[in-house]
Amino acid sequence: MSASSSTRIARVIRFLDKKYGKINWWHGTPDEVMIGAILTQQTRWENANKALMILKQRSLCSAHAIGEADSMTIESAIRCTGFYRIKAQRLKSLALHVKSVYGDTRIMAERPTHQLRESLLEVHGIGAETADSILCYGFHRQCFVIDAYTERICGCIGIKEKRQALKTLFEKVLPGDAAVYQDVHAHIVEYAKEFCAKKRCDECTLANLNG
DNA sequence: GACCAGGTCCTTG
DNA sequence: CAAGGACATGGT
Repeated sequence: MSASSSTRIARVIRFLDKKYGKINWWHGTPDEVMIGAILTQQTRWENANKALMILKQRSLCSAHAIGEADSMTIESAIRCTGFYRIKAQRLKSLALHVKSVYGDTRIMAERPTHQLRESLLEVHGIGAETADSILCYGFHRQCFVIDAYTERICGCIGIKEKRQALKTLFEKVLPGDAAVYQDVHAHIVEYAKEFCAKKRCDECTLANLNG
């Protein structure tokens, strides 16, 4: 007799919280998080972060600066993240969107979560995961991020649903606190990188968690 | 050299 | 709707 999906997820969350505790995983201004979220698509965070540093050094780490810079300049700064041409375009699209819809990034913070999410999804190159990362880590909203690792971890405990369904499940289980959303997702990624790397979960023991 | 990395978009069947 | 390919550098 196995427990419900919600119960199993709650157990994993508690287990990981005990294991890792509170961690300061991804912080930054909304501009930095938006840019970083695009740079880290299908890319290790270390490389995305390296590009983020270069952008900062060159005063290009803001939606406004990206909007002003030419594409070649952006491409050369973010080359180490891979997919640099398409990512430069995505950053440009984001900058244009911020400018034309909001005028300034600060105005975005005044919008309700759902509206902001729909708006971000209009940007060519921002999909569900990138939008949710921006909302969760950049704007501190109660918006849970489902990425490849989360999907993998859920598979380990026998929950094989689509990403939207997983997101709904987690948001039902989690309390109303954005900081908790951030920590839980961070815990999952850290655990998965350690025990479910290379698309394998050989050392993952999450399936055996009991009450 | 092979394989993978905190996705997204486009095209096919 | 599912599956496959493109995008590209860097680490193991």
